[in-house]
Amino acid sequence: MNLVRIQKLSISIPENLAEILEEEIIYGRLKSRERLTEEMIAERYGVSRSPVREALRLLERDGLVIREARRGIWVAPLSLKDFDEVYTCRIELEGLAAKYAALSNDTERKGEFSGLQNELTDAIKRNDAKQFFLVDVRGSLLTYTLADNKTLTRLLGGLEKQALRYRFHAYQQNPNILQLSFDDTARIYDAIRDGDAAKAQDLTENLIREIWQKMREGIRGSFGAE
Amino acid sequence: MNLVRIQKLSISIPENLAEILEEEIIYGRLKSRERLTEEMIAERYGVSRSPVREALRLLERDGLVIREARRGIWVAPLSLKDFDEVYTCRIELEGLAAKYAALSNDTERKGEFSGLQNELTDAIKRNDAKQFFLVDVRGSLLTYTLADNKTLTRLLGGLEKQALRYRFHAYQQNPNILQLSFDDTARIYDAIRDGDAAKAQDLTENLIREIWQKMREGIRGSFGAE
DNA sequence: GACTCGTACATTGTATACACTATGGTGTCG
DNA sequence: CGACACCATAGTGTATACAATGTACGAGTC
Repeated sequence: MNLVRIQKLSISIPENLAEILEEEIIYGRLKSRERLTEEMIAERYGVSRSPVREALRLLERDGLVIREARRGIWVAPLSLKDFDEVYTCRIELEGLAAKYAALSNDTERKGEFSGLQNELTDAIKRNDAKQFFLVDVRGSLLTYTLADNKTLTRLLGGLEKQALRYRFHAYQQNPNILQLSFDDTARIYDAIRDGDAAKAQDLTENLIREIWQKMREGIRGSFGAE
Repeated sequence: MNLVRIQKLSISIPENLAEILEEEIIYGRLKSRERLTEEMIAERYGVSRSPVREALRLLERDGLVIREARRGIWVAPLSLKDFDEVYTCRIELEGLAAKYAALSNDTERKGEFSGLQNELTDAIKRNDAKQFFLVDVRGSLLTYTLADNKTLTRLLGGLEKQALRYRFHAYQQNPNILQLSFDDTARIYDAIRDGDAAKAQDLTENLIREIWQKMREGIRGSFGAE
């Protein structure tokens, strides 16, 4: 977890550092409201403050950290209200993505959903939550690619990560969420592959709304007061 | 347009610099696809490259500039496809904002729409496009405030600016667009004030869709091939 | 004459040093 | 004992210097 690793992943340190920190935040190793200092991060990953600052700007863009001018930076707090906000927006945008993905003619790439479904099944069997989420994210990326809408992809990118934090938390409380999410995801993939845009959109919106409600009580219990 | 002006506006140079550059891009003083070099901007505004880099990250977040690692930065190109993308997303998100704004109980702030409508009327009379857009943006901000959804506001913030570029361009081609936009805007404000959420949402979505189609031919003529 | 290789330059990427601001503790005075 | 002022310190904000990289141009070769 040092400079060498970062540089090997790709050319740009800020982007890679941001990815690493994203993971730390999503999977709870960096906790909600935890204070982050630039120097601490810089030292920890063996880089200077310059790329760290840029990485933090990227995290700020995606709502994963909160910055107060000249005061500091904190991991963005999780709250019931924020959860509702994220899911309110996600419903519409994921619906759009599914709709336009279904309209795509790229049957070859649509075929990739089959492999993803198998991987999801596998992850479920092994009860490997992180692997499940990773494959699920790849499914989302495939959907966005098919939708062929950079703007939509950009917006959803800034929602997915925050949503994943809640999903991972909910999973830790109640692993059954994974199973529910799995069934839904499989059905959405099918709809997109079938090319029925209206159905894909409707299904996606309803299924995300359903998960939202199912997760909500657990989230309220954990973060309702915050 | 130097350091002093920037510092007086507020404490943070990157944010202010980003705002200034945003305006330059929206109103076409910095043209589509124009190359931007950090040093040029730094020199022009009398600051060093550090805050310039951060400002450019902010612009990148909102889709106003495109960055290619180690190659450089360009003003994001306008194109028919991008225009469609922005408006596809805007319809849904602005609809959501209108819906939740209508649901707000803050009658006092809702009253502010009246003043804005007067200012819009005034701007139309004087044929002052820039003033119109500025007031219109304030109306959007008021809507977002009422909607009380930080996530939605964050997403819409990254759409509005790009949308404004197209709107300003369309206005320059055909000033009547302003009149159309005015009628629509006034009706939306009324709906929000009335508190009819479903109507506000529906109206907003349909009216934005209508403007979208009305603008589309002009945009195609200008950027269709790009 | 066209194509490839190499070198110089322009520009981004990163590190480091310095400046400024916010915060917490301590001391003094009312 | 409490409140206010002052100072020390930590951490962000900005400037500058240096490193790395991509591009353009020209020389050399086939």
